[in-house]
Amino acid sequence: MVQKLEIHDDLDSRAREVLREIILQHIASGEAISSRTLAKCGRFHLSPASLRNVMADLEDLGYLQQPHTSAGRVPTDRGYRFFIDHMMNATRLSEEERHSIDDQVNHASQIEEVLQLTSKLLSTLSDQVGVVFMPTLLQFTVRSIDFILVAESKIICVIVGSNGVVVNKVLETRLTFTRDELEKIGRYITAEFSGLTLDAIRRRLIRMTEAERALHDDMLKKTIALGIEAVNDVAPVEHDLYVEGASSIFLKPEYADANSMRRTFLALQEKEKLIEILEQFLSEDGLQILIGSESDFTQVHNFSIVARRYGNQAAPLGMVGIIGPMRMEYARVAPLVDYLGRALSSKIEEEQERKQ
Amino acid sequence: MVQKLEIHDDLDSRAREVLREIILQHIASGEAISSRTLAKCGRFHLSPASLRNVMADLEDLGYLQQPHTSAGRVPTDRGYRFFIDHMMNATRLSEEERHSIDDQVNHASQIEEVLQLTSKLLSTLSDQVGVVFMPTLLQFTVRSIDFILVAESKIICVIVGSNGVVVNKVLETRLTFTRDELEKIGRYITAEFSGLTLDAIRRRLIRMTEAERALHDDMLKKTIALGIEAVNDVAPVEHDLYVEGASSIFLKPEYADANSMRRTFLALQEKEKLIEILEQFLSEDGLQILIGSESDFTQVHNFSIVARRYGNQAAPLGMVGIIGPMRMEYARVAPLVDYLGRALSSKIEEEQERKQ
DNA sequence: ATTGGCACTCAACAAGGTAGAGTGCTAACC
DNA sequence: GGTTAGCACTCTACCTTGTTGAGTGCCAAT
Repeated sequence: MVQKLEIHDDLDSRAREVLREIILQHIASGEAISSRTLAKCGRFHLSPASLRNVMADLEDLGYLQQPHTSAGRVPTDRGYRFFIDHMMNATRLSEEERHSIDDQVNHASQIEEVLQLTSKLLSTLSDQVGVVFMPTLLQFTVRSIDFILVAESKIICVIVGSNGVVVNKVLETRLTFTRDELEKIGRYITAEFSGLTLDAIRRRLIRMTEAERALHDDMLKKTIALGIEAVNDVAPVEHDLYVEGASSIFLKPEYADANSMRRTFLALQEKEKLIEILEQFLSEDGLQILIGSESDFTQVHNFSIVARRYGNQAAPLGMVGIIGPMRMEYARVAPLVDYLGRALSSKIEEEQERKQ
Repeated sequence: MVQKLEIHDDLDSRAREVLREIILQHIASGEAISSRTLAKCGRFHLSPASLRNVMADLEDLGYLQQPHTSAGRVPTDRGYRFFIDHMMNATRLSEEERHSIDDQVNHASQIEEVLQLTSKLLSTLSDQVGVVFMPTLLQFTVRSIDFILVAESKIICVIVGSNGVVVNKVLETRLTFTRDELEKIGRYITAEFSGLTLDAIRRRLIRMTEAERALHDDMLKKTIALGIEAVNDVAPVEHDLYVEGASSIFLKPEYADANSMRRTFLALQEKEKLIEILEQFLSEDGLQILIGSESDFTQVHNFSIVARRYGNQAAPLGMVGIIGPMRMEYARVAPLVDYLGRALSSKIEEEQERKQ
């Protein structure tokens, strides 16, 4: 209610319409919008001069700005923010698009495939950069651990996480095992420790090492040793981040010159930074839109980020999103990110249920 | 001998020295080299005017060219080719560098890690784009196949290739198996089929399906069915290509303008094209250097590619290499690629021996 | 064979000038 | 009151022009 009042105070309905039209036209063309082009569009039965007055007001209020004196106006961060919060009517995805997405997502089977596909879909359907983020296995609980004998001292350890990710790691060990022993050890460890995080498993195993000194059970000793090796320093210490369609950046006029192209590209390479920003929103529900100066990252390069959590409420798994210039078709991108987030969530949930 | 004569015919020793100096200076500076700068370097006790005569000859023979009338000279593809074939003395890597490389390579354990590390080393040590190519598992023989039960109808299949690559694939099947059965099936299939390619295994299994109709052995039936599922359509249909350091391109003056930056970047994205070029040289031994117009790919973007096969003679595994502007420090890059190729080969061979 | 000298060419840069787009303001209009 | 035509003003983008400096090719002298 407070907000509504404020809006009413700031902008009468005409000013809002003008702001809206400027933003839409700017998103479509990338150019600064002048009073004349605005008048020509026909939605206002006003002369350029009158529109100039309105535009001057909008500029005073911080919704628009002029790149230079004799140029038209461009929306500010604040302008976009207002547009998104109060004036955007997101178009739903068409039936066709939804079907096409569902089809493709359902066709993939490995989690990694699904994640990559999602980032690709985000990118191609929006013509922007698509990102999908999946935190490291370290943050999830383990569903099972198994061991396969490859050679005398070479054992492959396969860990399946509660997020469905399958990780394998080659262990080299001085201990020798038969296939049967490994089979049993896998069963034992899975039965005993599934549902815990890797870290918790490691701590338990280490505690067991101490307790077991007294027992002198050789098999148990070997089991614990192998378990610790498996859990220790498991491969994906890094988070997984799929960034797709970086080249789309190079076709946008706002990044046409060599310098911003370089800077932009290098920024997208900095996965740690991106992850940091996406992680911020892991705890928040619903669609997140970050505009221009609202974040370090988006500020420097005039980016906007539209992102959403995936996974179910109880256990958020990661983030999906789109990165692009501030001037992007939010009305189209927002539902796209939302839908793909949901699709990914239900796909994963469905997988998990089937595994029960 | 024929070649030597030709050289002698074309270029006397002074001309060769001049060509060499021009190429070295151009590699270092990226600028066109004028007769004056050449005279100033002191290696020739000649005036600019005399050098101009030599340079004009070299231009007539196609080793040099002028970007425009009042500019210095730049080496042509042919100039570089001559330089590399007859005049380059490759500097060996320093003891330190060799140690550092060996250390890092030995530290990695998973094949994938090693490959990625190698491409990173190639890139950072040369300040160019590093690439490592590993053909799909389909081209190698299989060392072992194992199955792990995850849930009722969900089985993870782990395939280890003779190249050391470990692939896992989640199978969904209507058949039900106990862990023990899967254990046995894995042993059976590995014993029966290791040493064959995936394709050969598939064909044998299919032949068995037909033969087995008469037998009515339920277990064998299930084994074959599962085997076919495992082998069919295995995950990495694609080749693996690690491209590292693409951003280094953006710092080279030859790609400073927005257009060539865009084109260059997009070219590096086209992995299929790159793979096609690298595959061409899988059958050839020793260091390969491809300059400018010598290939479609390198022509368009003024690239050179320095590459080398890795793996042992009997079984080539893939290619390592560097991509950069024609103007690159071949004398340094060549031994680097060569050494990393060898390092990678012996690392993999060593792994394989240990696995016997 | 080598070299100094000289005319010539061309890219790169700077300066000046013009056109056009767009604004803000004011005064007139409804 | 809101609306609008008119006008002076501003600023960018672009074109033109001139200048500078680097570099060449050629010729005649050494």
